[in-house]
Amino acid sequence: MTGTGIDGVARALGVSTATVSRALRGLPGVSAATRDRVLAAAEELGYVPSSSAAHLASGRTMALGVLLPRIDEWYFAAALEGVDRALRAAGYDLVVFSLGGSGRNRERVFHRSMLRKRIDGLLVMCMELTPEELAALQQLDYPSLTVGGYVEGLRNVSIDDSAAAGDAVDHLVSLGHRKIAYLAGGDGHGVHFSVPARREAAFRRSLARHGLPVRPEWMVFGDFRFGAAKEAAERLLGAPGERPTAVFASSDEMAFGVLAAAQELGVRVPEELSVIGIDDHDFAGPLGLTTVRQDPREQGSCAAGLLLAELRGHPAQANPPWQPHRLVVRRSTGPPAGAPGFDRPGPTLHGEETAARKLFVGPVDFRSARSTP
Amino acid sequence: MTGTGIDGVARALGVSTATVSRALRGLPGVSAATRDRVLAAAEELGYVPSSSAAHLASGRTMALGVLLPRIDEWYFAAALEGVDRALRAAGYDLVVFSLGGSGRNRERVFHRSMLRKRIDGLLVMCMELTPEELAALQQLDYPSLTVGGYVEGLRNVSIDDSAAAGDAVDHLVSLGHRKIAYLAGGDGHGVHFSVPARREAAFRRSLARHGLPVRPEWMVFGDFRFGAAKEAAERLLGAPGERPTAVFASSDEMAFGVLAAAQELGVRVPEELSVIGIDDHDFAGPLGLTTVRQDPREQGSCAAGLLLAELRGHPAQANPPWQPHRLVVRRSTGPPAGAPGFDRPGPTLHGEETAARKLFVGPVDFRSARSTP
DNA sequence: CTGTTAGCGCCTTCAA
DNA sequence: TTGAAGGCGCTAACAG
Repeated sequence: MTGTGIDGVARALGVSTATVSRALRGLPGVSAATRDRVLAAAEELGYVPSSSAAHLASGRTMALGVLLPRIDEWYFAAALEGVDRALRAAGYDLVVFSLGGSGRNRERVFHRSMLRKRIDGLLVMCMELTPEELAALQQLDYPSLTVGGYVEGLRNVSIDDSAAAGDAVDHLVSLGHRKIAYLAGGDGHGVHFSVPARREAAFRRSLARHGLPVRPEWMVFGDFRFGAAKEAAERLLGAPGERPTAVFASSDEMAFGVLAAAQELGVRVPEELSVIGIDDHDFAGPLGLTTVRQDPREQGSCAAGLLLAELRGHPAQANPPWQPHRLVVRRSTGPPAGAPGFDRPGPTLHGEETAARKLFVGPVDFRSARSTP
Repeated sequence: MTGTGIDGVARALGVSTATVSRALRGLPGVSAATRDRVLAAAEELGYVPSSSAAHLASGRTMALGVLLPRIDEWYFAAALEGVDRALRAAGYDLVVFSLGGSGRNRERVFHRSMLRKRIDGLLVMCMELTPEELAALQQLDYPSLTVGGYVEGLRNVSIDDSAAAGDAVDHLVSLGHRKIAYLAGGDGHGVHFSVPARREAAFRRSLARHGLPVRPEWMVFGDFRFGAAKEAAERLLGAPGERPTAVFASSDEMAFGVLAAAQELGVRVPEELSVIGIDDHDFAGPLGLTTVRQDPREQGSCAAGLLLAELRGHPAQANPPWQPHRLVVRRSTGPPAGAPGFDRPGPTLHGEETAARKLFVGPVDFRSARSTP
């Protein structure tokens, strides 16, 4: 019942602490009978091993760390959950180092917390590191990996952001769009992401590939957030002069902002404006948003799995292949006004025509959404 | 540069490890000169103290744990960020124990991870505990606290859910509504929340207080999720027979689902249907959703602060007072069709009348939203 | 199969 | 103001 040390258990049974330790960890070299007695006694006495003592003696903390810009954002929270899933399964604990959405704590986190040898490995999430930080990290020399970002010198688990952005543009172009605006995400709080830059570059390349010009007035900034995106989209769509027929938002949350802005301004989706995002956020299916799907949970889980494998002594893999992404076509995209049915397969919508006028476009069972390879 | 122990630093300076330890932790009894030399040498040698060794010797881990149903949900992620903010400021680390949204890992988390003496205190977030779990927790006897939930025997940091739900109902009733539906959140994954029950009970009490009947067919379930809420609302609003004039969703995310469903069905908000939520989710302002605001970040931060204070030896406070909540009136609520302007102060909407027809009701600067005490 | 013996790296009395 | 020494609880060699 009361808290004991390993020696308490040993003494209660008249065996040595080594035997107790072995039995409890399932190591060979203990008779079945002894093992059972030990297990029973440990349970009985409410024995709880101390991770610190174990660490000191064995060199393993049985914990992994995750360094991220902040916790409360869709991608981060989901990826973190994915990491934890893998850790749970392996009996590891999760230590979280968040910068809290600002660059101010950055040095403290790096110099104080992370370096305190509490973890066996580190996952760096969606951040760029300064050379000093990278050096500090490598000096600690626990195995490390990037999730959803790119750090020179670290292996990386993420989707191919360039390809994903390219797929989105291709989809719009294949529908007949030639006037495409871009809603950029970014770094509102002094943390450096590498993702937004990749996606924007890919957008520019894709337009060029299709022989389309990049119009500076159609490159707007939404900071990966709903509110900011909505405001940016209102300015974009409300501006005098020509209006784009499609908006590519580099995250679903921002795409929702575009949908809201379009609604606000009476711009019909998808007739007058097609909208596409990236992520496949929980709201995307019910809202009928066309998007490029990625699975942050899976990515986190995968990254943690790789790290765990190395900790178990498996040789470090080379940079793992890209995580999968795929276009999920729903109802927020369609041919532009001038090109009815252009390149759009399948039957015309009948009763759903009305629904298609709406912002939240049509009742869609997103599990049945089609994907395009 | 290379990793050293405390004795490395001591030897390099020709002092004892005790002196180094004291200097590094800013304890009294070290001359300023010595302290400076120690700090410089430690920096120079890249000395990093081992949290495990420190724990073993001092009994303090300098880490706090958070136990929660899952990470990737609005409230949890935000509260976690709040906890981490407080911990960062105090130099503590954060260990996260997530159940991953299912009850299956529950025992493992309780018996394996949490009990490994990695933390100095525990925050239990939005969960009910079984008697055995509570016993296990109390046996470990680190100080613990509940955030956003209620556990018999633990102190609790949260809003007064009953009052919050009551305020929402009062708001609707004061606008003239008498046909009010309730969209319940709940427990879709085997984790027990206590919050949904409190809110629903308060809803029922509030209706009774106003002399209004509770209509079973207007009590629907949305599981705290957008998709589920939207579907439930579609059934509710699309059903033959009388329709409610207002829906109280027990979370903003579900309220968004109601807005989407109303949109889908051509039900105008707020003319034909008022919608109110709880939370003040990031999307609520831009969407014009009336809601009862709470601040999970602040709650997490506050809870962590209380725990830290106790760890510093301050006497344990009694159960802390409720965290604040407040009604934030935006555009998704208005008088019901039959009661134009009833009890609604302020000028009639002019040019915004059109906008008010929309799902996303009107351009609202949510920073200027009024609150009602 | 089991026990004995050293530490792991630090903190904390106690003595100087 | 500083140093010496013991021990936190466990694991990992090495004996038996």
